[in-house]
Amino acid sequence: MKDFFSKLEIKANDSLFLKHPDSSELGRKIIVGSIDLIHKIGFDAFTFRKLAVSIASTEASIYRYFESKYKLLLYLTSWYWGWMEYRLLFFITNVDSPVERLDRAISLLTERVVVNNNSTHIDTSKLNQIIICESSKAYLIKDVDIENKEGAYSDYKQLVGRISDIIMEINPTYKYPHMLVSTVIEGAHHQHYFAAHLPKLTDVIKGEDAVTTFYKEMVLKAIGVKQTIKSN
Amino acid sequence: MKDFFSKLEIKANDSLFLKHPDSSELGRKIIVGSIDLIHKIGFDAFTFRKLAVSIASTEASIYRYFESKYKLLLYLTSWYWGWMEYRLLFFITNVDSPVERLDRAISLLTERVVVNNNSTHIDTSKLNQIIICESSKAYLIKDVDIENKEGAYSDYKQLVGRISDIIMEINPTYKYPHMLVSTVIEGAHHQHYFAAHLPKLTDVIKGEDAVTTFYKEMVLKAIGVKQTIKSN
DNA sequence: TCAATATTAATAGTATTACTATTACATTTG
DNA sequence: CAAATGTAATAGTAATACTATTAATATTGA
Repeated sequence: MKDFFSKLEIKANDSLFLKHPDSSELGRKIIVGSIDLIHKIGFDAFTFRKLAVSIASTEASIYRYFESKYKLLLYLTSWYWGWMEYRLLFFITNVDSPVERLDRAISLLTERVVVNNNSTHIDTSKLNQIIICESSKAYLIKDVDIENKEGAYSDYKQLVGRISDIIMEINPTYKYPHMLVSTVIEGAHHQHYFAAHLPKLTDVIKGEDAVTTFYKEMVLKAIGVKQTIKSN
Repeated sequence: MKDFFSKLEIKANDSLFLKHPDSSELGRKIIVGSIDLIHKIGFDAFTFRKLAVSIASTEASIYRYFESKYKLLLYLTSWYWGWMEYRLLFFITNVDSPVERLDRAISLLTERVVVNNNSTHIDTSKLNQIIICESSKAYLIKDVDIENKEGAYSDYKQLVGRISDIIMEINPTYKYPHMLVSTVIEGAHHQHYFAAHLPKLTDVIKGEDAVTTFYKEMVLKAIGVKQTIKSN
């Protein structure tokens, strides 16, 4: 597994950066530092000036790598979905049952990332928290159509497509696989956020990962899989 | 029905404004003008300066009514959810069957607002489009907890609670009514947005309001209601 | 080997934005 | 009618996103 992950090179779309952040020490510091800082103060308060101070560089140097702070966020989300797809492939490889594969996929999409993957320089647990709170700001922008045309969301779309395929394998007559998958992904983000800040909008059940349980049950019923109580 | 709506006074929480926008002509112009402008250029590009120009007033005058553009957005969303609750009450009054009440509630939450309600000065169709694209920016902020304490989201929480009650009436053993309702509301916004900008993340089916159909089916299956094909 | 070239980063800005301090005019009230 | 209050305008400030230009460093090729 160490070898598996150490070999992985997650590549984000070229249109998201001016200079590849993996090509220099400064580039890597921008990524690591921005994840730390966005996690700490939130994307709205995050500025390139603050980032420059925190990594002991300058604003202008950062602009050599990213056109704007929005492009940097797009890069981080794109990297995240690429990383998620690698994890998915790893977890469903050699699993024959499509229902079991779907179950594992939903776990991956809805559970919080807690253990950090140390084979890259990126703190995936912090990145997961950023994705939960900020990722919608990467597409709820006026330039969505332009960014989309340039492929900024292709990793996300590919992941949704891949899981939709598993659903179609289970029930080829189901009409809304993409809706169901994007509902689960975005919904899980919301529910985690609500649990932390607006608990009246969700159902926190202690001793249970309610978000994962809820979405697994919801998906299986939606596509018409008879459920048996699973012991774990 | 005209009388019903003409009597309605939707009140948003006092903490959201400095001076009540219904108390003066300028206040009403701020609301109408901001809906027009946010609808036109998006909330991120929207500024009080641009608004002032568009309603032939001044930036400072607008600051007499709202502390910031974020508070104004909070006011608009709060008003929207208050208005939604009035509509809900109207549509489910005297409907005995809780399943039918839930069905109507989901229609209200997931369908686009097309016909404009002319009894108020507010363009509810434009406001609906703003809610779809921008409403998450009203709670995905660093001051969520403070705003929440001051009651900024109480209208939203009340609506979610009310629909959860209908679900509990249908199936008192269902464990996740609030999750289900907030998943539907936020999900429907996303799906409408995806259909317009990122169609690979959804399933657009022509000749069908796929979003409403999808969520109705999903909810009924989730709470365990046997469905019969409905003709309309 | 050493000038030409390309890469990388820093300085010092500008334009725009969100927001405010102060003043002036208008309306209401005792 | 004068004090109090309500309403709005002028003219700002501080902070932000972003850029033009220059300087330092590394790489290359004859």
